[in-house]
Amino acid sequence: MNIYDISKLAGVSTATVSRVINGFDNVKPSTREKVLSVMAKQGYTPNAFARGLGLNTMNSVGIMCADSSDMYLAKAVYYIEGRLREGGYHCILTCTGYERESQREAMDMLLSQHVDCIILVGSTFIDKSDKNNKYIYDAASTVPVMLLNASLEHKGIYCVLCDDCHATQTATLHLIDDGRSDILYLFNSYSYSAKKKALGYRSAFEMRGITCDERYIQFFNGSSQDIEGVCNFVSDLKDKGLHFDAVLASDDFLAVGAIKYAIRNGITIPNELSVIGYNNSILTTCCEPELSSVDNQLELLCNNLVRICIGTLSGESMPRKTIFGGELIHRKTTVHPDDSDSENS
Amino acid sequence: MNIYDISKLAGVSTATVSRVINGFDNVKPSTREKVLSVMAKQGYTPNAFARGLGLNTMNSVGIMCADSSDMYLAKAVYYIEGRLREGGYHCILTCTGYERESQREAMDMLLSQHVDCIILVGSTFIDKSDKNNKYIYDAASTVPVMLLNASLEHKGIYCVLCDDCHATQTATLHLIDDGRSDILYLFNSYSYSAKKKALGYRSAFEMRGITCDERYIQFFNGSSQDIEGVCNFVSDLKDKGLHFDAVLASDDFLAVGAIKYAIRNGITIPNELSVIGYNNSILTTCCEPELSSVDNQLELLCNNLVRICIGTLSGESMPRKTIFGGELIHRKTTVHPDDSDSENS
DNA sequence: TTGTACGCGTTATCAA
DNA sequence: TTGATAACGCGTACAA
Repeated sequence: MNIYDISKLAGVSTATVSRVINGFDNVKPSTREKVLSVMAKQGYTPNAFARGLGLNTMNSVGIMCADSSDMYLAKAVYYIEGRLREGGYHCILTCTGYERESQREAMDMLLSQHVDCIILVGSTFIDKSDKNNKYIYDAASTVPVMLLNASLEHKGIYCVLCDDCHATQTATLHLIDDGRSDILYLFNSYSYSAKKKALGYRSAFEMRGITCDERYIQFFNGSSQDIEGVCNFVSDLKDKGLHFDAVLASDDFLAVGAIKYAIRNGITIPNELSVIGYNNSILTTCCEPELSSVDNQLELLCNNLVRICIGTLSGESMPRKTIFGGELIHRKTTVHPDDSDSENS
Repeated sequence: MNIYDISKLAGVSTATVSRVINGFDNVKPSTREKVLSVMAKQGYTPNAFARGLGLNTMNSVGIMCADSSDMYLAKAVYYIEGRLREGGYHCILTCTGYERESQREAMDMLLSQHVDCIILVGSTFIDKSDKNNKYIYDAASTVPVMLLNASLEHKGIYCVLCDDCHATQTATLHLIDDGRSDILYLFNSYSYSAKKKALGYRSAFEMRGITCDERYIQFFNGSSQDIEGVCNFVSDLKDKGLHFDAVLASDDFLAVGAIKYAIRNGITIPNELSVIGYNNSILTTCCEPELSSVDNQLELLCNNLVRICIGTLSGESMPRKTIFGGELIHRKTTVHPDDSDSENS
């Protein structure tokens, strides 16, 4: 069943049917009714491919995400897809992994599908060596490219991010001002946002006139599924003579590993050890004591990213860079400034 | 840049260019080289819309998933997308939510996009009243429909699932045979697979000739993010006089809530309370003691689902129903049959 | 081995 | 207000 069939059955031309389909108002009401009733009776739907060919768009956007089973990225994808569909776009999802070559391939695939826009979820797509970002710049010359939690200054690239540096700084300052002198910083990635977090950690010490001891900045080289591994990693650091009375982590799973270490070694939280995670994920509430964590307002970021995306596709002028703040959520692994020290369970 | 431009630059016809593009072997090698070099020099890519219009396919499949931020569903989407892309298909993802109407809308959208196949991830799409499943049957008359962890017998519908009933039965039997007399069963959904799990729980009692006390089957009416809520829920049950020495849950987060309850009330695990979760998610390792859980082999399920999907699309005859078994993973919240009772930490 | 010409189902332009 | 028709870019009979 195509537009010709409908036009014949309705006794009009295909042009008129097309006008009815697309809601043009220069159609006599009685004609419109006739056409609509025929379409309804036949259960007719316009062919999306033909429409795509003519209009050179199928109202689709490509989402690139290294690993959609990562809790944080999965949430981002969920929010983005929802808002985009509300806006009349559908999403082609690609889980690219963390290797540049497969990321490139995924982008080529999306471009070959003629998506209207490409969204990069997370900062793993940005290379420290800028010439390796050419694949992104090239894409941006064809379609708008949206970056979530990453930053790249270039025509056609739009960034929406949380100020991870400042948020981490705030968290670190909280620990310092709570009297913690030895704050272990755990991280597991060298991505753009990971670097910003490390920067925030260091800057907090500067602000307080303290020299930052680099031995306290530790890279966990393992899977985000391996909490046991984190626990052992922290344990090893202790055994090697590193003393710490607080742990700040670039991801909740690292912080949970630190809590596990404390529990197993009879270290009381938060009195002897204070712990802060990042992302404010469900992991924060499945451990005891529950984990304080930095919330980087993912839903807000995603809503704005899609707003800017759709605005751009509609021809509106949109900001190239949009930055939101993060927020430290106090639970049971930190001493809240409003509480007295002894009141924490 | 289109096929006409390439044909002119290469001094051949569009038919020859098309033959080169599609790898036909009836092209003189020198001609092929010429065409390929022109295409490469121009960075030419065939227009996917035009191709789609002619061939009536763009090699895409639609994935419907109630909530891709749910850890379990997110993993499923991740595995499925990866395998499909390896097989030359790309995925249109729709996060439908749990309401039937929005699920219907999402399906209509996918069908209007002419996807080659639709994959329903999870059993929330199946209605208990079969006439409400007409939207699925209708879809299946147009394109193959794949069901993950659900079952529906109908032409064009292919199911891949874990035998949740048997897996739950095994877990329950383990608890019974470990001497647990009062096993609380927690669940939070009335979906197809949720019912199968409940069935498994009940059947275990029958197998041991014990009458199953319905008061021990409890529905948690809350979000899967609300572990605190689960903890309170379990606490309330206890306060109302329900005694239990084991908890079996239809999802890990429920089990983690039960562990939290035990920790807060000084109940020793697994001696005084044994706990088993479901899905073997990362939640199992972020609590102390670590949670025993049923692994329903999601990756295996997804791999097979995609294999059957691609086979079907290639015209091969594929099985309508494929069932795998689950496996109880012992960690620290159960007494492992191989250990002596006292050796558990 | 290669080329010609048409069909795929829309939308948009122009004329009536 | 409506209709005829050209484009969109590809694949593919069929002919050469």
